Formats: sequence, C-alpha cells, structure tokens
Amino acid sequence: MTKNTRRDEIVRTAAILFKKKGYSAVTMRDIADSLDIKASSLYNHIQSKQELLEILVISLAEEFINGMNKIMNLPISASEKLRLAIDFHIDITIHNNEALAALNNDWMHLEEKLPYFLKMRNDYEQNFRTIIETGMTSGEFVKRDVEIVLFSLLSTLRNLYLWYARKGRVSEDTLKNNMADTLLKSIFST
Amino acid sequence: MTKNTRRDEIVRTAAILFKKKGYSAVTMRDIADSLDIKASSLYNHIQSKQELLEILVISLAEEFINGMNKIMNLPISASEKLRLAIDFHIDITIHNNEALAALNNDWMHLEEKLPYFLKMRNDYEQNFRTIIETGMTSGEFVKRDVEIVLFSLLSTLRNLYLWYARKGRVSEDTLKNNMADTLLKSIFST
DNA sequence: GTCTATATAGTGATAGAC
DNA sequence: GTCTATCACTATATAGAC
Repeated sequence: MTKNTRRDEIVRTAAILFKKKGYSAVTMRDIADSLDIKASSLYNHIQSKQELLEILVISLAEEFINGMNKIMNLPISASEKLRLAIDFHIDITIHNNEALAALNNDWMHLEEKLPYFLKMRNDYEQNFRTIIETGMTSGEFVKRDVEIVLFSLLSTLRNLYLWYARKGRVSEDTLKNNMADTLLKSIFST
Repeated sequence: MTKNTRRDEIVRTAAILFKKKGYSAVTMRDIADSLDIKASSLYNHIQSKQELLEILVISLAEEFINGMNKIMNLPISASEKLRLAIDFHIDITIHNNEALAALNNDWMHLEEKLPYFLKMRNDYEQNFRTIIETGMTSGEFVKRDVEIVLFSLLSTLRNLYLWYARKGRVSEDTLKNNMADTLLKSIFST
C-alpha cells in the first residue's frame, strides 16, 4: 500500500490537500507545489486528477467491503459481529485518515467509477443493518427503530476521521474500547 | 427569512447546488442555468459567489448560537437542556436542510468571515460539552468519556441533514422522539 | 432585471527539450 | 523525472446596451 514510490508520494500529498479543501478546490498546481515540482511533472506518474481521487476512494472502499465481508461470514453472534465491525472501522480510520476524508466528502466527484462506489457503499451499510436487525430479533439488542440506530452508528463512525485527527494522541486501544463501549451501550438490551 | 425576492431565489438555488456538489464545484453558470438566466445577471442581486456562501453559513450559524444560548439560560436540569438542544438541532435540520449542508461541508471556504464562524462553532460545541459534564456530575448521566459522548452526539446531529433528506416522510415529531430517545438512552444513568 | 461582450486569471492537460 | 511553453477551456466578475 505505502510503497515509497514517487507516485505514492503524489497520492499521499493529494489526500492531505483533498482533506483540507476538498477535491474540487485543490488544483494540480497545489499538489505540485507541496512536492516542490511543477504541475506538468505530475503527469509523468499519474494520468489525471480524477485518477488520484479513484486511487484514494475506490481502494479504500474495497478495503471496507472486504473486511466487512469476512466479519459477516464468521460464525459468531450479532453483538460480537458488531463489536468487530466497529473495531475494524476504527482501524481503517486510524491508518487511512486522509483517504477517508476523500471517501466521505468527495465520492460524488467520481466519474466512471461512481456506480461501483455506490454499490460498495450500499453493501457496507446493508451489512450493518443486517447485524442490527439480527441482534434485535435475537434479543441481544433492545428493539428500537432500526434505521435510526443504524444512522446514529454510521454517523459516528464516518465522522471519526475528523475527531481522531484532532484529539491525536489517544492510544488506538483506548479509542476502540471507549468508542465501542459508548456505541454499544446504546443498543444492548441489558 | 424566505422573502420571495429574486435574491432569495438565487440563495436558495445556490444552497441546493452547494449541497449536491460542494461550493467549489458549483459555478455561477450552474446557478444561473438553474434559474434560466445568464451568470452575469446574478450580479445584479448579489455581490459575489463568496457572498452566497456567507449568507447561507453565517446566518444559520447565528441561528444555532442564539437558540442554544436561550436553552443554556433556562433554569432546568442538564437532561432537560440536552433534550431541548437535540430537538432544536432537529428543528433547524428540517427547516434549513440545504443551508446546513453548506455549513457542515463548505465552511472552510469562507474568507473574511471564517474566524467569526469558527468562534460560533466552538461556542456551540462548548455548550453541549457543558451540558454533558453537568449531567455527569449531577448523576443524571452515566459517567463516561465526555469527549467521546460529545463527539458521538454531535456526529449524529450533524449528519442528520443527510438522513432526513433521504428518509423524507417521517413526521417531524416522530423523528424528534425516536432520535432523542436513541441518543439520550446511551447516556442516561438509569 | 436581463442581456451581450469582454477582461483577467485560473484550470487540467500535452509536447518536447534536457 | 522534471522542466518550459503552451493549448483549449472555464472561472468570477464588470461595463454598458436594452
């Protein structure tokens, strides 16, 4: 993933700038300036600005989908799946902070790959919904409006990339434990 | 607020487009096209694209601050304040859906008014923090990491504009009751 | 209040020298 | 792998006619 080539340097720089100002407000000259080269030099390593967005958003979305699919196929309870899914989401947030900003905020600027992205996004959400519904049916979770619980959970997870960048130095494990506890407490039936 | 002048029509149109693509990706031509006029005609009603952003973001932020200040000054318990604050946030979300998207996602493109906005945003967050801390001290809320509870609560409220636009036809009262219940359950000590 | 015409400054991207 | 030079296009915004 992080193979210190020039190309990856460009991708990482783009991610940082996309996070700060958004895809549309970042110019190829901005990216080049950050690397102390000229904008035209970027094109020796990447094909287009759009490609930078695709690299960031699509590969991260695939990582989400693959990890989630593994969790869904485990022979464990709904509450155990939920705990794993939350931890997994926190993991990605911590290790792909900048790319996650692009995924959250700039996906609508994807062109060719937009439908593919939307399918992955929808599948990811559906997996969470299934976990919550299963847990409510089995009595592990308190019965409440599924969509509201789902929305509240996903909102918190999706915004985590901002909060983690700000609070910085809380350890990964502390974050996972506290966050998971807080989120899970709101739905456990006991 | 909604005084059907041409100017307000332009502001409303801009808000809808800003929500869809973000401030930077929306051109004055896009706004003009939506109104079936030429881009140059817009400048008879507004001064600049930046002014459109300011009108949307700053006036809404002021509404948030004013409402929150009133709640903070009421002689009521922390849990009552929290319930009112959540309801108030939901109120604004429902009635200013598009402008709220700009406030959430495009505030960093403010220029002159950016410091003013950041102060308001910080004050709003601090008020929520005070409520949570007071409630934990008094024993109304279960003692947990204040910042994580605060973050989770604000994430859900800030994302609500997206969810409400999608789910559409759930009544305002149903939403308030279900959402407030779900959010509050996670922190009440009983 | 809207139009046409235009000024001025970017924008993403390419060609070709070094 | 980076540069200079440049293209074709688009951006915000203004001036002045109707």
